Order: sequence, then structure tokens, then C-alpha cells
Amino acid sequence: MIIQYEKELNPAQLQAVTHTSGPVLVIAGAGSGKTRTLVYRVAWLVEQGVEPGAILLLTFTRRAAEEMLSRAARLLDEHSLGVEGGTFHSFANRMLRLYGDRIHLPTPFTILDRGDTEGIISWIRKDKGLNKKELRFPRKGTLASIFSRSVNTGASPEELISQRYDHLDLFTQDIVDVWKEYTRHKRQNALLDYDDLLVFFSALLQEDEWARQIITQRYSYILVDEFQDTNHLQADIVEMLGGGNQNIMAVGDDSQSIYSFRGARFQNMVEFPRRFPETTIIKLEQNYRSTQPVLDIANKVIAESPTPYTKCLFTEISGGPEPTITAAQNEHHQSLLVVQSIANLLDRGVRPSEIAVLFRSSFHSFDLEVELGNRGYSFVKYGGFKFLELAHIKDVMAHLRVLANRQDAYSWRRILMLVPGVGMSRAENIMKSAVEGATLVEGLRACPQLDKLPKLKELTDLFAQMEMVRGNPSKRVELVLDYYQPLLEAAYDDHPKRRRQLEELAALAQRFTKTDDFLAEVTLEPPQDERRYDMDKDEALTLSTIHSSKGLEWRAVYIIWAAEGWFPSGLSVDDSEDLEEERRLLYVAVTRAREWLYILYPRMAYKRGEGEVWTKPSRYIENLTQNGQQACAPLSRKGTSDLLLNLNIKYGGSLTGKRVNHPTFGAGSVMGHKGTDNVVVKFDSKGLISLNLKYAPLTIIEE
DNA sequence: CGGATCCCGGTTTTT
DNA sequence: CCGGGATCCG
Repeated sequence: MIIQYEKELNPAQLQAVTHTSGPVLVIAGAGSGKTRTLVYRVAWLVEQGVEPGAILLLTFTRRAAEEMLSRAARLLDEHSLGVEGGTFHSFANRMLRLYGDRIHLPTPFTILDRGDTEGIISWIRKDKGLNKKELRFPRKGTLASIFSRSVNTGASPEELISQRYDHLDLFTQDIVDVWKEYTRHKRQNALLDYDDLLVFFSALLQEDEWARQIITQRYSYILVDEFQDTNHLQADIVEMLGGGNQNIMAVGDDSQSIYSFRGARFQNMVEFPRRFPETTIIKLEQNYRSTQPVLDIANKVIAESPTPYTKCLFTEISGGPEPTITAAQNEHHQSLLVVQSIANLLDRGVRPSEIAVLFRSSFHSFDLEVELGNRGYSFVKYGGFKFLELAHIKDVMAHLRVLANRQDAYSWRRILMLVPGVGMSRAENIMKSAVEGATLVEGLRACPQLDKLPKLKELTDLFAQMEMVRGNPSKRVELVLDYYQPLLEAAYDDHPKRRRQLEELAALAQRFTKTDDFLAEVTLEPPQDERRYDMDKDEALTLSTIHSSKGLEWRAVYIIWAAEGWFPSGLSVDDSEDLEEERRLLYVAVTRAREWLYILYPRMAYKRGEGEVWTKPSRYIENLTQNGQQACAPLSRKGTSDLLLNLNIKYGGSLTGKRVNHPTFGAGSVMGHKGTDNVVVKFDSKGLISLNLKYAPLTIIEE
């Protein structure tokens, strides 16, 4: 099959795809065919005879890389191309496992996720006696954020504390001490956290001429996606990977930079031409995704943003429904409006998989999740909670980890503290014995406590068995499960559910032949929510944080909680840069929509300490309504009618006899209807009350 | 050692 | 108002 590049790409895309050599910066507006460009670029390079293994595609998630590479393969009628792809972190991991010894990294090393990091910090905090009540020393999460932010932004902890954490000024010295100890602990125990992967990979390229030669010669074409969300370390890495030939293509959109909390610098886009003076700049401005009314909103949202490469998106898709902004009475009403509106779209033949609800923070969807669940809609949720962060999953993983890296003190503690009769002090002794023995198992066998603690004996036997099954981490997981089951049952009353999740872990492990690979992969690309499992993709709606929606699109998009204090988040309101990032976040959300765009917020919301309060619409959407241009339907009956809750429709005209719940009045039974919009409800505690169905946030609790 | 209790503090986003 | 974490007690 011959790919007709000229026909299938617009001139700017074509220019990017067929660029022969030298650095290129592609500034790609939302929906401008950025992914398409990268896919065709890979195919084109392969067609030109470039060895696929010499192409490296760095993306934001592994999923993105896989999808692009499989699309490129399909274009070329191949099953797989053998192009290398993944995240910066996973690529760094691969290179460090190969060449890390050049800079004296311990190999193998274990990768720590955020939870592990916090666990270690917590121990240090205690060891140093910084956990006294009067002290109010920052908690582990805050400390971990400071450390990570410092690495990713390149600011010293002192600077960072005075800039962003000035209330912790008093503790600067102790914080630095904790960090030193944390760093020392990692070195000593062969542990690397996410940030270390970048730091050491960068160091490897910088300090070791030999390794740099090998790596840069191996990868002669480098494509970097989402360049606006790279940090200074990643930008340095890209520069060094460019090597002599400088065949680097960076693709990004400064208006969509939403990861500054992890050090992302959209300025990297501006600086790219400075790092690579020969850079060709290509702009993709035509949008192929959204209707003009949706783009009008997007352009307005971003118009006030002072981003350097300003683009104005245009589209040839005219017409389409007007976006709406809707005020709900309260959170629950907001959920009801969304559910009702989704029902309308489904009636019109829109498939569930073409609909998404997006929000600023993961917990914003809790109420909606309950409501969707009650009504029997399936949904997949992205963002927030991670399978791997569940305590029981971490417990089991810790057993694999000490086997892979005997020095991993953190995992040891985790394992040993589970053994009945073992606490802090015994755990230390047992660990010492295990680490110092000729082998792990022999070390454990030498423990004096072994006879008194039957579960410790069992643990020793477990490790002996695990050592004998090589080549398949799944078998090892199953062995751990046999051992762990009684502990699981003792610790959690929902153990059957947790057991199933653990079995999923065993299934996941089956894809790997080496335990090391399994551990690294699963930490770097944690599996998504378990609800995703065994569900027909077409039948599920998507719920997602905006961060996790990056790069995706849907026919219909709902943005909920567009209220001051929620979006923008209350934590961002006193920093102008953070506020700009929140704006870009909304821009990303809006530009996910192809046809329908609904923005909602509750007029009242619950606020800790203050109870039920009036909210203000998000400053970003308020501008949209005030300017009152036709792109944006004003808040009106008409604008919202599509969203109006109408329980009558859903329930075939009669609610009589049903049990309902009202947030203020509690549970009650519907006694009868009054006209079309009103019902009389007998509330268990308040008696008879007449309610208007258009406004009352009623839920059905029993059919 | 481990469970119970009580108190304060404070909320995001992800590799 | 919930949960992490420090402290207390058997």
C-alpha cells in the first residue's frame, strides 16, 4: 500500500512529516492533527529506509506511544515496527539498567513510587525525632513535594521554601537534613525514585562520553511529544540525545502546559530554537476536531493568557450545537443535570464511549459516580486513585521487591511489620540478619526469633520457594498470595474484593518473564482502575481528571465544578502563575470536545468549616458569560432546557409510591403528582412537602 | 507490640 | 468533617 502523504496531510503537516534532517519544533494547536503528524512521520522515516530501531518516540504516557506506533505500523501494513517508544522515565530506566554502572549506580535498583517515598520520609522523620507534637514539622507528603519540586524545577530547597512554603521557614535546616538522609538512604539501599531516573540519566549522558556515544549513535531520529510539559532535566536530556546529527522533532502546544507542579516549563518551547540554532519552526493551526462554537469558547478562554506562541485555532466544521453554561442548585443537582443530559444524548444515538465528564480534581466526581451507579450506567474513571497504591497490593509487591533487591529496607519493614509479634525493633534485627546472611533465606534462618514466631518461619519458607521459581513473576505472586491470605483476612473485612484485585496483579505479572521488568513497569506505568477490566469499551462513559484527558477527544464533553475555589483550585488563587495554569487546564478541557460542550457549576456547595455556602462561577467562565457573545449561550431557561432534570420522562410519568431522598429533608415516599412538575412527598421526619421536580434535587432510592 | 484514642490541620494534578 | 499521626495504655 502506498501512503499518499500529499493527499492525507495539509501542507504544514506534510512539511513536518517529510522534514529530512536537523531540528524541528512543531507548534501544534489542540486538535490540529499532532498525533497524525507524528504517526505519519514515523511511517515516512521507515519508508525512507531508516532502521526502525534507530527511531525513538518519547511521549507522556506509554499508552500514547503504543497507540501511535501501532497506527504507524498499520499504515505500513506491518504488525509491529520495532520503533522504541515510551515515557522519559521508562526510557531512562531502560538506559540506566544497561549503562547505570558507568556512573556507579547499583544495579539492579528498585524504583520507588510516591507512596514508597513518603514511607521512607516518614521513617526518617521519626528517627530524627522531628515528629513531636509541639514542633508541627511538615508531614511526609509535604516533604516529598518539596523534594520532588526542587529536583524538577532546579530550585534549591531553601529557595523553594522561601518562595512557596514560607510558613515552613523555621524548619529549613531540618528539612534539608531529612532530604540528605533520604538521599543517603536511597543510595545505600539501591533505590531510585521517579526523579532520580531523570537525574541519573541526565548525569549519565553528561558525564560518560562512552555511554553517550553509544546511545546517541543508536537513536538517530528522536521525536518528542507534549514538549510543553517537559522540565529542565528532560529538556537537557533531549538536547544531549540530539547528539551530532540533531535530528530532533519536538511537538507541543504552550497553551496546553499543565504540569508545572512537576516542573514542566512551557518555556522549553521558546528555548528550543536557542538550544538548536538550526531549528525549523512549523505551526499547525487548523483544527480538525471541534465545531466553530466550541473553538470560539476555547479561543476566548486562552485569549487572555500571555503564552508566547499564540495561535488562533480555526476549523472548517461549521454549525453544531451552542455550548452551554449551567448553574445547578448544588452538587447533587449538578450530577442529576449531567445524568439527565447524558440520557438525552444516548437517546439521540450517541454512544457512551463518545461522552466524557471532566473535572479539576479526582474527588469532584464522587457524587456523580454514585448517581451513575444508581442508574446503571457504566463508566471508566481515569485519574486519581491508583491500583498500585492500595495497601494490600503494596504488601504483596514488597515481597517481590526484597527478593530482587535484598537491601530494600523499606520493603523489608513493610513485610516484617505484617508478621504478628514483630514491631519496629524486631523488624530492624530480622532485616539486618536477612541482609547480612550469605543469602536472604539463610540470613532469615539464622534469626534467633525464628522459633518463637511461626509466621516468620513461614515467611522464610516462602522466600525459599520463591527463589526456586525463576522466569515468571506470576508464580511468585501466587506463592506470596498463599502466604498473605490469612493476613489479608485478618486486616480487612472487605478481603474478598481485595483478593480479586491481588489476583489481577498475578494476571498482570504473567505478561513478564523477569521480576525486575515487572516491578519497574508496574511502577512506571501503573495499571488503571479495575473497573476498566472486562467491560465493553463502547458501553462505558468516561469520567476523567483534566490532566488524564490530555490528548483525547469526545463528541460530548461535560466540565463540572467550574466554580471559584474548585476550578481554579483554592490552592492556586494567590499565585498568578498557578492561575494561568488553571486557565490552560480549562483550555485543555474545552478543546477535548468535538460537538457538545456543557460547562456546569453548583450555586451552592459544601465547604469545610463553613457548611453550605454560595459559590461564584469560575473566573474563566464568568468572562465568557459577561462578554455575552453569541458563541456562548447565556445562562437562561433556553440554554439549560436541554439539561433540565425531568424525572417524569425517566420514570415514565409517575413517581407515585417510590422512595426518594432529598439532601435537606432526608428520605420519604412520593404520595402523588400535582400537575406535571410538582410532586407531594411524605418525608419520614418532616412530613408532607410539595416539591418542583425541575429544581428539587431528588434521587430515587428504591423502585 | 499493637490497638485505642484523641487532636489538629487542611485537601490537586502524575511519572 | 475526615483522616493522618502522635500519644497513651494494657
